[in-house]
This record gives sequence, structure tokens and C-alpha cells, in this order.
Amino acid sequence: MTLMNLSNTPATPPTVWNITAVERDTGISKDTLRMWERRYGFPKPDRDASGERSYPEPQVDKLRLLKRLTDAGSRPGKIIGLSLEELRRLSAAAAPVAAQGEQADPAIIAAYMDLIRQHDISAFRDKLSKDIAKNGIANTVKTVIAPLTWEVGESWRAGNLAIFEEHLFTESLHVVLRGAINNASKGMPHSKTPRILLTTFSQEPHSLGLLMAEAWFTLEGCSCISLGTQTPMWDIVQAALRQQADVVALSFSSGMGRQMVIDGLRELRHQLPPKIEIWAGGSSTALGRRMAEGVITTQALDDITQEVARWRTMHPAKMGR
Amino acid sequence: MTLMNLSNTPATPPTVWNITAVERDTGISKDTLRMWERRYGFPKPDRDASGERSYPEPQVDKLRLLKRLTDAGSRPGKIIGLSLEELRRLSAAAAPVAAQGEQADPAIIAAYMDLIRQHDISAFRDKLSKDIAKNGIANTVKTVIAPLTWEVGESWRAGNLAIFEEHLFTESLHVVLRGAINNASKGMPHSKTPRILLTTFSQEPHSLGLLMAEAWFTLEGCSCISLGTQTPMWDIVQAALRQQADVVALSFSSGMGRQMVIDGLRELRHQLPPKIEIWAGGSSTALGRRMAEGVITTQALDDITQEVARWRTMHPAKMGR
DNA sequence: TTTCATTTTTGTCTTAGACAAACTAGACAA
DNA sequence: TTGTCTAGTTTGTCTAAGACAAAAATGAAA
Repeated sequence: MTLMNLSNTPATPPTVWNITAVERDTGISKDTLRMWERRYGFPKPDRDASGERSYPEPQVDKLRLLKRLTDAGSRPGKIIGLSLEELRRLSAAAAPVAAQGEQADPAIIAAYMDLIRQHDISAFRDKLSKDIAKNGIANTVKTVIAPLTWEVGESWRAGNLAIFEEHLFTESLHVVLRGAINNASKGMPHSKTPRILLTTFSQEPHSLGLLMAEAWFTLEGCSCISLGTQTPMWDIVQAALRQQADVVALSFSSGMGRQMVIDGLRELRHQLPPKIEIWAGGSSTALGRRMAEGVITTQALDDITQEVARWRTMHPAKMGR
Repeated sequence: MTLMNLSNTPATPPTVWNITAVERDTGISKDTLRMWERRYGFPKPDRDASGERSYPEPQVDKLRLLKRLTDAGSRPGKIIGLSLEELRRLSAAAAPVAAQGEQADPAIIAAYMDLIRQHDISAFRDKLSKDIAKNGIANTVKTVIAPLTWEVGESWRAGNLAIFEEHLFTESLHVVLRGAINNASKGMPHSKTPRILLTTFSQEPHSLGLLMAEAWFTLEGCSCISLGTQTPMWDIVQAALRQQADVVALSFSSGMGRQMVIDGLRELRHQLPPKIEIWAGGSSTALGRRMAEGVITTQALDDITQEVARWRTMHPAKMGR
């Protein structure tokens, strides 16, 4: 439970990482890190005074890249011996990835990124508010906020953005989007169907995906109940039952372990009555695969619209719900 | 390739859990589960065909309860031998402790608690919004929101409130308060002094204290920059410098370790230029003591008003800041 | 009281062996 | 060529017990 290293916090962030930090940052489990070291000779961390692993920055960089490639299907044994350069080339070659920024205008995104880098919060918020007022929430979420969130995540991973800048961004987005959602739902009648319960699993702390989904659902006229992030499974089940949710919607960021996602969803499906649907969305690569029976995955925000429509045709309105 | 595992998915949920599932469900790490078994003889899982642990349901129930109690401060060794019944009783008998609700009207708090227990979110939000409209933000924060937050924390500790109910409460409070803050700051001129940077240390995930403080600061006419929760120390320093903050305000919940609070504040004081003040508030008992030189503690929200006034007399306004 | 030093508790790190699930490749049949 | 089966490899996670550092409790001194 060593969360803070007070003593060794000089003016710069840590240049060496302990195994817990590497696990958190790369998403590779401690067991696997030790196993790779044992089998392949990489990573080869130094040892601190008490014999514990301490990973130098370059090794962590390589691990991040390895994780990305293995997630995309490569086998560790084949690529772990390659140099950073070779891995980069491989990654670049194989990764037009998801056409993530498909609908995004690079210039607009760049403009927002500049504001973040200059730490001009109020300008950032103003610009975003104006964009929402002009183009509507749905459009702005799709063409600005989602791509921007992705870009911020990338920049952070590449080391071009400090954590506090990411915090600043997240917080600002929360403020603006939450306000917009409230505004939008003001005119809407209460208790429209379906009733959506939104949350994330315990291991998932990222809230922006959830927030974007909530915005979208609200615009579709659903009634949303958000539990925020990191709800234990048992509590998700309790909440869904007590709140009489029609759908439990879950958000997964790309950092989540695939096994965790798959097993978690299967487990949840198992514990919820069949009547309650499970919708899973987000950037986790695990969602691409064929999912457990009875779990619906949404690849993009647009999919939500379709699923809501489908749900409604399947559940003709009962009066006075 | 298992095409279908409908076969082992009967109508009932699994009566045994593997160690991964238990970790996911209880939040207790695999290492810790094995250690407890080794040291205390509980849990005592069965073994499957290949010798791996498989936990029966009742043990998982007890583990959930144990987790809740240890999170609330109990030590595993003291309570792990107790029966489920005894644990429940212990949980319910939690200390009423401090007379926190000094300025609170018990009847009003009870009314809100009822709404939470009935899971009537929209009624809860409506009531709160109306109270704010009627009595103002400051008054409502002081007489309703703060005592209510304390009460919810207590009820959770006592086992009278599920985690999802706490999540629901937190989320609702966020929505309403954030909206109120935005409204209040709308009429205010930008960039009033002092500039306050709000956040919590890495170990502190609770956001409500922060939110209440932000509300208060905003009403005092300060310009607030919130980083949200759990900012690493290095990033707090960076943010304070880059944002030219006059004050760094930190919130500590009662769960935080005293030593962590004290050392953390001392370290932060060390890393920040003397010109930037540090204000610490919240329900952590560590704040009662005499603090490190140059750290100001606020016992109650009212103290903020005084401190802001003091700061302003010490820093006569410079034009065109 | 508070503060400091000592002891106990507790969680996580370490090693190395074992094995099951996922994946690859080769053989064979349609 | 294409598909399917089998046998072999790769890979991640489980297991064990020992060690130790951080956090909490305890006791002594100011």
C-alpha cells in the first residue's frame, strides 16, 4: 500500500518505477512482468537497496509499446527481443487502428490542445460551451470531446502532457458537459424509458466515457442514473434491482485488462436477471471480441442511438410506468 | 474451442468462486487472501480438481463484511475470527462520535436520509435545489450538505447504507452543487483574488469535501481551479506554479492516515515557494494538531471566510492582475 | 496532554515450480 | 484449395513459503 513516496520526491517525477507503478501504468500484471523477465530476459529491472525491482524509464516505454502490440494480437515471444525502433515501426505499420478521429477536424482538436497546454482553463471552457451552443451536444461530443479525450490520453502516454494537465482537462470537461446535460434534461419529462444505470467496474477509474454516454443517453430521452465510477459488482446488481433499471451501461477505457472485462461482464450477466440488459462501451480492445451471451457492445456513440431504438420497439410503452 | 458454456450456467449463480472472482468482488487482493488464509486460517477455501482455491458463497459474504470493517478502520486480526452474526452486530454498533451536526436540524437531515434510503434521486435533487434557492448556497452547505455527508459516511460505516446508495448520493450532490456553483460564478467577474488551487493527495479519493470548499470559495469571490481528487504531489506543485495560484487548498477525509497527512503537508510546504499558502481542511483528525509551519488548517467551512479576509488584507489588490 | 521510540500487525514483494488455456503447425480428408 | 483434427508450443496465472517495510498500537518520557 505504498502510495506516496514522500522522501524521494525531488523536483522531477520519478525516473524509476516500482513494480506496482509499472503494472498500473502499462496494464501488464506483476505476475506477467516477472514471468517475462524470467523467460525472455526482458524487462531487466535494477534492484533497490532491499532487492526489489525498480524499472528505468526506457524499459517502461518499451513495455507500453509491447502491451499495445500484444493487445493487437502479436505474441510476446516474437516481439520482445526487438528494439524500441523496430517496435515503433511495427506499431505504426499495423496501426491505422480504429478510425478514431474519423469525424474530427484536426485543426479544431489542435486548437483545444493548445488551450490545454497553455493551461487557459476559462478559455477552454468558454470555447467548449460555445461549440455546444452552436452545434449541439451530440455533435460536439462526437466531433470534439471524444477525439479530444483520446488525444489527451495519447499525449499523456507519450509524456507530452503532465498529470495535472490531464486532471485540469478532465475536471473542465466534467463541469461543462454536466452543465449541458442538466440543461438538456431540464425540458424533458421525468421517467422516460429505458431507465439506464451507468457506472464502471471497480478497476476502472475513468469517468469521461461514462459522462459522454450519459450525455448521449439523455439526448435520446432515456432516464439516466449514474453511480459514478468504481462500483463493486455486488452493488451494481443491488442498484439495478432497486432502481428497476432496464439497462446497465458500463464504460471501459483502453487500459482495462481484457480478461477482467470479459470475466467481469460474464459474471455480471450471470448475477443480473435476464430482463435487465447489459450494454458495454468504450475504447477497451476486449470489447471487439465476441462477447458473453446477452451482453451488447457499442463500438461508437452512434450505436447507442440504434440500441435505444431497438430496445423501444421490443418494449412498447406501458402507460403510467 | 468451447463453443458454448450454457451447460455450466444453470439458473442459479455459481456457488463457488475462484480467487480471481473473489478479488474482483471483494476488492481484497489475491496476495492478501492467501496471507489471511495462512495467518488466520480464514478464509478456508475448498480446492478444485487441480488444487486451486474455490471459495464457497458464505465465505465470500464474510469477506465482503470484513472488507467493509477494515476499510472503516478495524484491524483484520482482531475481527477475522468473529462469526458473521458478530460482525454484523459490530458493524451496526459503530460509534456516534463527534457532535458534528451542531448547526444541523436533525429533522431535515432525516428527511434527506429517507429520500436516499428510498432511492428517490429526483426528489432528492429537487429538494436540495429548492433548499439552495431558498436559503442560499452557503447556508445550505453548512446546515444541510455537510451534516448530511457526515451522516451518510456514518451510515455506511454502520452497514445501514449500501455502497451504491453512497455512490448515488455522491453523484447527485455533485450534480446539484456543481450546477449551483456555476450559476453563482456566472455573474462574477473573472480572475478575482486569491486564486485557489483545489485538490487532494493521491491517497484521498473523496471529492465531496473538495466540492463544498469550492462552493464556499466561489461565494467568497475567489477564483477556483479544481484538479479533482488524487493528484500526485509533484503535479500539485507544477500546477500551482503554472497556474500562479495564491493558495493551494487540500481536503482530507476522516479515513486518511494521520502520519500521511502530516508528512504530506510538510513535504508540500517544502516544495512550494513560501509565497503560496497551503490551506488544509476536512474531517481528518490529524488536522487538529499543531501543523507544520506555514500550513493553515480550517476546522469548519466558516473559517474559510476569515482566512480569505486575512489573505486579502495582507495582499492589497494590484490592478489588472 | 503531546511527542518520541519500540513493538506488533499487516500487506506486498520475492523465488521457483506447475499446469491449463490459447495458440501454431503439421497431417490428413474432402 | 479448403477445412478439421491432433500434437506440440507458448503464455499467463496459480501455488508455496520466506522476508521485510510501512502503518498502527503501545509504552515511556517530556
